[in-house]
Amino acid sequence: MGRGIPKRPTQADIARLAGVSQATVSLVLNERDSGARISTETRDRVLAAMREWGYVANPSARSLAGGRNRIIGVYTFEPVFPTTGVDFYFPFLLGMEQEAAELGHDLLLFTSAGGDRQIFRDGSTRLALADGALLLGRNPNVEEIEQLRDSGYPFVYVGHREVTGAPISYVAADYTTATQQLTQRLFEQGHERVAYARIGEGEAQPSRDREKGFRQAFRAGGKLIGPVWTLESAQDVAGLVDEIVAAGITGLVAEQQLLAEQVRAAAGRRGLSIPDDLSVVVLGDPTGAEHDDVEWTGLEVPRQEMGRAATRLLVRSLDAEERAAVRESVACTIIPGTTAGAPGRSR
Amino acid sequence: MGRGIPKRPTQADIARLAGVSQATVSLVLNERDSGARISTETRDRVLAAMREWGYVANPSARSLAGGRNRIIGVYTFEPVFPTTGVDFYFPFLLGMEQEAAELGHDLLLFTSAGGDRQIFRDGSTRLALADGALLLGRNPNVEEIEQLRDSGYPFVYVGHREVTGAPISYVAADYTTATQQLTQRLFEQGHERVAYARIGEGEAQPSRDREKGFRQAFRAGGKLIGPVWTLESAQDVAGLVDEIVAAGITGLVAEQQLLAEQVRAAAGRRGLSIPDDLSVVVLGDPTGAEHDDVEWTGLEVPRQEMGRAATRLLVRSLDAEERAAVRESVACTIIPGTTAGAPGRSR
DNA sequence: GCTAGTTGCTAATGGCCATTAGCTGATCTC
DNA sequence: GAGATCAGCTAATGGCCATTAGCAACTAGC
Repeated sequence: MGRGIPKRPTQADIARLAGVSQATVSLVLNERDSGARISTETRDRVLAAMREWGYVANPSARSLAGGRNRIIGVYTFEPVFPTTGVDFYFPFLLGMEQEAAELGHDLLLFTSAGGDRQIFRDGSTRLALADGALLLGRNPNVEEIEQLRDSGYPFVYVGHREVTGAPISYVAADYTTATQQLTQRLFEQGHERVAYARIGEGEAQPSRDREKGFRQAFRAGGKLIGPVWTLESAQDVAGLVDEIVAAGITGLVAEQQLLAEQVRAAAGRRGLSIPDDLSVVVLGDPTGAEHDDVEWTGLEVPRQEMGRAATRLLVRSLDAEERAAVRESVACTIIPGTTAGAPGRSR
Repeated sequence: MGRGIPKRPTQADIARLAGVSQATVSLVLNERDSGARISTETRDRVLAAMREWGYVANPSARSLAGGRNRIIGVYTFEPVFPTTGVDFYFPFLLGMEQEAAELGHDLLLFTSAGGDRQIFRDGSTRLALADGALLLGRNPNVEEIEQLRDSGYPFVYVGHREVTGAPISYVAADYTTATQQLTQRLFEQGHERVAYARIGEGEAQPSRDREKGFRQAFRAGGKLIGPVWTLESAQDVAGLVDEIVAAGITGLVAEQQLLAEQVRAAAGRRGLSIPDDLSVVVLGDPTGAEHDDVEWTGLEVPRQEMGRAATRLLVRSLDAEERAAVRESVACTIIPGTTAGAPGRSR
């Protein structure tokens, strides 16, 4: 390579070399049927010069000059790695990449936000380099989302998010339907007393969607609503199992796999087994789970498909020039699993 | 929202609002100690205007105006998905993202190349949008790499690649050392006749590196070199096992896990078991493997660390302004596994 | 009261491209 | 042979920013 940084040729350089004007080079480059015509000879001469000199359009200048960049930003509100784990985010990314590839876009991963993860810092956002962005994360900064929405920047949230004021676009997993189906299935298997349990506050939208499905199943079955327990932490599971036994619950809808695993352990210590004494369905949240070899009955979050759908939605809205919030929902797959069955001997 | 696309305020807008010049806005934005001084009052007035109007610097213009982009491109020579599998590709990406985040860079995934994966198509490469790129893939187009090198574009190959002409930068896994260690371990366990086998041509650099380590172990042990078999396809494994038996081989160094799996199956059909009758070590290539529950003795490709190292290398060379090819190698972890032991009853 | 130095700002330029209005010379029309 | 048409090109502009040279006003020195 040698000394210094070799200057990349510009359109002006190519123009000089081919004996034409810069404008002609640009016209040759962006072959459109926009009035201007270029003779075949000239075109060939320009193309030859471009090849010979390895001309490459400067994307910054290009985007500055008005055009799109065909870049989709991906922004996560949390560091991708240790907390939630690779397994959680990667399927989303995979779906995004697949769809982006099909639609001829590249993906810009905004990783540089660093620890505190702010879109707007020192009054500038790198997001603008992309034509639009896909937002991801369980605990988004709502104010930032609203600010972004008000800025007119096009984005799609991957996951169900509601904010105050004007609506935003998102692609959500249909937790409600899947939870309703799973709960209903418990009823069909003969369970009379079914409860819902989660760890954490339950204020997040996905959490509320799931609970909604739980309620719907009761309403559809003409039953009184079952108990909903919200635990502070995994420490409280022993108490939860006490409650379950005391209340004569035979079917448990567990929001997190972690919770289900803990319940299984605590139940085991009491001599209760799953699904013989207690049926458990898991609503797909893998946070903190140990992934033991149990095949939990439950739902699968269609992460890859969500990634694809969100990308599709975003690109469509970029093409549309008509910005309006759009929502889409993707069905969850039901996993039969082995942890739900007819109520057994415990009663 | 609403009709049309809201125009983002520019420095000129802010300048007008704050009653200063565009240059002043720029100076306030890029607070440096570059000669020019701005009074506190003016600065505050400008900052207030920026906040009020939600000013955001246009990254394209910014990068056009000379600076770096703080974007690292990631380019794979093969479609990421079906062939090599998620498991193969993702750890690299993970390492890249971690390191990029620490170094304050974003990652641009070039997915749009589409089916045939060419860097240079119609004389233009999108790579240029990034300050530099990380290249990835088992079967790169060597001509393209050379063209890229000659263009002066900074890149680092993830994996060991040698090309003709001037050298390129890369980060390689140290297959040679790991293979030598594994082979040596077979000797230490008492194996006298040890062979090497692979599926495919063996022309790729990683393949040659491994074979080199194999040879080194023999040289270090003062032994004659053992046989190296290169199979056309997995179909030929039955024949390979015949050869192994005929030659009295008790230790096999298998390049691909797929090969090891096939050998195990074929050996099983002959009543031979691993490691009782044949010790097998696997050199970490998971292509096409079924990932059965065997814990193969072998090496682990330090993919994540390679991603990190490559990113570090690239950023360093971007900062350096001194382009010179640099190579780095990352040690492989040895996996003890259960498929290698002292030679047993078969002899 | 004059000079030298300093502070605080601005005008101008360049970076590379896309787009448009318009110019030149050739061909065609009747 | 004058006017109309058209193919093929170019000059000019704008998009947004960073940087630099330099100007105006003010202060300090003596």
